[in-house]
Amino acid sequence: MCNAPTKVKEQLKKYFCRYVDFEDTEIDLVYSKLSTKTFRKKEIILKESQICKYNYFIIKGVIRSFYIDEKGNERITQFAIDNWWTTNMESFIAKTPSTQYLEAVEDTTVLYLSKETLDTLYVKLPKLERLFRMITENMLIANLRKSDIFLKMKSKERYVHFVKNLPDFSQRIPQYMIASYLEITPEYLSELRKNLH
Amino acid sequence: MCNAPTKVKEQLKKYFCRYVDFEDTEIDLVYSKLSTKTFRKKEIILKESQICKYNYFIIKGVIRSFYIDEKGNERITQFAIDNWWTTNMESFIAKTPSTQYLEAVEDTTVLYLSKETLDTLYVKLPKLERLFRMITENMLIANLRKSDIFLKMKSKERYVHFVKNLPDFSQRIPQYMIASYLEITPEYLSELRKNLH
DNA sequence: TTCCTTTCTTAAGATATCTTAATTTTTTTT
DNA sequence: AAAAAAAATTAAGATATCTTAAGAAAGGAA
Repeated sequence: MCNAPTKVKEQLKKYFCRYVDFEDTEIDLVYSKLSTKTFRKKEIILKESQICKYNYFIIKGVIRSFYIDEKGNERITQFAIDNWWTTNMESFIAKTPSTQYLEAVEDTTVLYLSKETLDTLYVKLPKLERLFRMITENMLIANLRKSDIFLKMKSKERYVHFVKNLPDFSQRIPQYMIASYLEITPEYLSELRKNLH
Repeated sequence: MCNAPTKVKEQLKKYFCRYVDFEDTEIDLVYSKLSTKTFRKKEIILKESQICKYNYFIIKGVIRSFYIDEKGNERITQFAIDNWWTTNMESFIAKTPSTQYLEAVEDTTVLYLSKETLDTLYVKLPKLERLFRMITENMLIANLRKSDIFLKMKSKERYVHFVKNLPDFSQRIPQYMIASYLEITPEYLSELRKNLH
């Protein structure tokens, strides 16, 4: 079977070791505290106004974050795929109601854990605190880059940049969702694509 | 004297203890690795294309981050005041050339330290790793909120929101800099302010 | 106080992007 | 394979925000 525990654990270890060296026994400890779940395509993982209890590590699949604006349109703020963590950060950290939804874009298998579990693991395994300090730094940098792109590029450039730099995303995600993420109406994106070649 | 070492150390301790409990001896250790410097108003702290070697903790003052766009206009991306850390995160973490400037908006006193010093301290004092894990989480959340504001609000609302929610900033920073930060031309902001009351 | 620089305001014309609504194409379900 | 649903395209008119250019006000230096 494709997602047998051992293979998943290997995937997790490989990901962790990109940042900090972990022993098998340490991975075992972390893994023992993680739960697994598979969401079907279009399944809602978190609803607006709920508290986001978990941080999700994607084994395979795509998860989007979005909110619904005053006109009833979905506005996508984030995509996450294999080997990314996703959650509603503010809700997860501060235990406040989320203003956004989390939804599986395709069938998606995740490992997940609660803030309490994570805090307990930090104490047992200080290395993990270093790992998450580094992961959080990288998330922050990714976010600053995203803001930078919106600051510097017009719609068309943003789209070209997205397709070029994130082929893993642009091939798995429908165009109207990419439009939403890039803050372009699907109609206008369609217009832009027409005179692209 | 107003910024005598003891008083500065007290300020630092108070700030650290908002997140994690620190003993005086631990603060002493951290403080012994920090340098102090005062920048004059309009003094450049970091130039574009330089590597940002330090993370700066502001004791008193205002520092702005900005880049210069293709038309030669300054575009402000961040303000930091008393009790904030500021740096060019990407440059500081990855040791890549900064695409932005750091500049004192008013006379500004800072404590600062290098990545190497910080990494050494993390090993000696695991609590500090926790502190920075939490500070980084909060920076990330602040950034997500900022993106949210740009996503949800038109220029006028952004301005009203800024003035209302960040009075400490809006009273110390000239209007054309606020306009730049809010991604509004100073002319248009002036227009918006006219029909505000 | 006076001069010089910095900051703020006014107004007219330009433009990137949106809105609405209808049609076509693609994908999913029966 | 047909029917239904979802996604993508087209086009015309609308609008928030920018650009340019000039002048007024405010603040700092001499």
